[in-house]
Amino acid sequence: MSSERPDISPLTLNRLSVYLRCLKLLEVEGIERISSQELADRFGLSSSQIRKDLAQFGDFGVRGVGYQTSPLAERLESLLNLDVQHRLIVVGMGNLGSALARYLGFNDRSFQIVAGVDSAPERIGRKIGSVSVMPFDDLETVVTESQADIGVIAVPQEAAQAAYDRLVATGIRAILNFAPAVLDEVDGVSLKNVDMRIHLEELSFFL
Amino acid sequence: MSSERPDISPLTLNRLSVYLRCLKLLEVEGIERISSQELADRFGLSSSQIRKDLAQFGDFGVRGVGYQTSPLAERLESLLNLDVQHRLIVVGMGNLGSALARYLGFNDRSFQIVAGVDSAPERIGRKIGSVSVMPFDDLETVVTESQADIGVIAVPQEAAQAAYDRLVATGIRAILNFAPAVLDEVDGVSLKNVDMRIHLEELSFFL
DNA sequence: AGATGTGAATGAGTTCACAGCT
DNA sequence: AGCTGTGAACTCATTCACATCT
Repeated sequence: MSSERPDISPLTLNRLSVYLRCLKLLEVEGIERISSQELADRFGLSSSQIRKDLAQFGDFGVRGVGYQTSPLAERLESLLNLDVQHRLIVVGMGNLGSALARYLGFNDRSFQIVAGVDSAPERIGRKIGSVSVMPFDDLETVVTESQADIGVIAVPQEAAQAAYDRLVATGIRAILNFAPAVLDEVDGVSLKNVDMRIHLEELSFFL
Repeated sequence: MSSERPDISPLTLNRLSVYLRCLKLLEVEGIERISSQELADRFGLSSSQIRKDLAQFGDFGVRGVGYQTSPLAERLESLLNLDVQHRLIVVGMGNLGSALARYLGFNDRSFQIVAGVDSAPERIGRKIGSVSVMPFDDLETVVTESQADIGVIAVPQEAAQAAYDRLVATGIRAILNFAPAVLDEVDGVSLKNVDMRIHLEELSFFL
């Protein structure tokens, strides 16, 4: 059916993203080549884990030498699909949503905010950063016209499931959820939850 | 030295927070008693995991009966230290920081925003939600006077380590970091990273 | 009967340690 | 000599399955 993605654990995927960030920092410093050991030391990672993670996707390194910073960064970017620009639509333009609209995809090559919707009449038409707030009811049209491919949920808990379902109905296949809700997921749609309350509660535990 | 916390895996800790949220929802529905199976079905969890997680902290359930919603919620709240109110200070009152100041701890029993600091002179003195922005340079004083016990980092990547170090120097022992940076951690300080870029990159991978 | 609490079995993820390439 | 790529060992986490209690 859909084209096959290599089978990769979420934890590894997370780390690839981290490695990419580290490599970018090294590029800025002008470092062209680095060993897994050195990379691990610098950023508090594990060298064998770096090697194992990277080896999954081809022989990026050269024995006796290490990894070439820029080519590896490029391979990771393309593996993570970051060479295509993604278009975000934010559902819920309250405090958090507006801030995300201004913050996410700001000054960024891979992610760009293309639309924002809200159901509160008083917010509709407002201009937040580069987008104007459109009515939630027009979600389908807004998604189609803006060609958004990632949905961002920034509505209150009780509205989160509806926002999710509506986004999925528009054909969106990747969703970042900031609402503190356990969503009923649809197959074939990637979902990442950013749950600040859970994080705060974890911190609270250690206090 | 410091009093001993029961040894608990981060994954379990995460789930306790989830269980607590589910129980709260059940309380609202007026459900006073629930089995691990029913709880699992409702919220897409695993019943044996629920039992194992909960059993670590005492016999919360009754065989043949299940768990009492409210008492269990209370036990979890006290286990997670949520019966004390925590006081958050936000470092970096730009777009994201301001939104967090308005969003986090809003209408919440356990978390309250008590202060915000920034290093940009033009932001100082502004009133965001219930707090006024104070100078970053006065961090020590602000933390002391506001009695903040959790720090929230919402500065750009390059300023994140400095913000972290300064927070730690004030005596803060729990930090929530929104900057896309791999921080050099200090022992004895709890740190949770909320890295939206990593989340977006993960979603991108599946598109 | 019904649902917990838990050892035992399985599975996932990480680290070790070294063979093999440059 | 140096550093990757990788099987094998180990550690951590989840699921199974059932004895145990109400």
